[in-house]
Amino acid sequence: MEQLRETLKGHHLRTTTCREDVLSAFINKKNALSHGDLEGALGESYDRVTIYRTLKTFLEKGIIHKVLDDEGLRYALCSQQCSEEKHQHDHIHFKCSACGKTNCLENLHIPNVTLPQGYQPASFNLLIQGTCPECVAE
Amino acid sequence: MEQLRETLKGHHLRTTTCREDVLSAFINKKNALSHGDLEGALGESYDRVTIYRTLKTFLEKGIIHKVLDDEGLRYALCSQQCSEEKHQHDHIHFKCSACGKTNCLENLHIPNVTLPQGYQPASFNLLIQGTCPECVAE
DNA sequence: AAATATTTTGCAACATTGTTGCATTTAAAA
DNA sequence: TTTTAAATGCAACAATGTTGCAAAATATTT
Ligand SMILES: [Mn+2]
Ligand SMILES: [Mn+2]
Ligand SMILES: [Zn+2]
Ligand SMILES: [Zn+2]
Repeated sequence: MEQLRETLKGHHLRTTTCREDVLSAFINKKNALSHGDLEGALGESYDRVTIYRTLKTFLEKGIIHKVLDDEGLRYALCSQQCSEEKHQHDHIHFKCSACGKTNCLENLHIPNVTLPQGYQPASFNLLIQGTCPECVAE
Repeated sequence: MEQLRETLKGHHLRTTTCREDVLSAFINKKNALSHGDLEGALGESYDRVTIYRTLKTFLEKGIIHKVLDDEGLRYALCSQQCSEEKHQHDHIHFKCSACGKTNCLENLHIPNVTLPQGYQPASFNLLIQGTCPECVAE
């Protein structure tokens, strides 16, 4: 509980119940969440718009990062100490076609690629789709 | 012109002017296109819904593939001989933050990654964002 | 070449997703 | 406690995507 305030303060954000609730949603569910997921999880507690703005703020402040998807954007916690300035990620995302969940594989990072002459890379996003261990087991 | 009919026939599709126009848009513009891009390019010629359905059909038949993006889904031609059955891609996509264009780097394929025990991969999507050669030059 | 069967299209209506302006409320600072 | 600045809710809107159905177009058969 106090941990949430710490995190928000650490990113120079005022503590509001919405921000606390959204943040704890990300912490509790371990998988990536869409705006709709949050709307579902938080019920009627907050206005849709407020959730959109909370996501936008969290993005800017380096609390969450975007997770690309072929069906719709999702978001996940930045594990590392991201900030407004440094906002770097190089881990892989895995989306299970069975359970639909997308997860950060934090300690699995994107292999280097040598781009043709002239291309100046800045950020990388790798999404692997398939079946996750839980769903393979069944 | 006749080439377009060939391609459509080859994927067991009836030739219609909308399909020809959408297909040639993909051929002419070399970069990935969104539904909105097509709507812009084709003007008032066709209904929005028809373009949506054309994209869906092209996807199913293996004429185009999805290109992940952090702002919205795009589509690009399948260079290989994709079909309704086999629809595989392993090339890299590059999005330029300067000109906004996203391109298939056809001959640059996604490096192998060894996933943790239990993960069963099926498809891969790598988007690299940065500056493209044209925009670097300026 | 015409008739038929089948697919595609346009339109309307709707659902979902995301954005903006502004008055009110809330949090932090004084 | 008062003041100041930021965050929220609401309304209205814009953009994006989906569905049902009648009309039009394509391909097939006669
Ligand atoms: Mn992640
Ligand atoms: Mn591609
Ligand atoms: Zn799963
Ligand atoms: Zn560029």
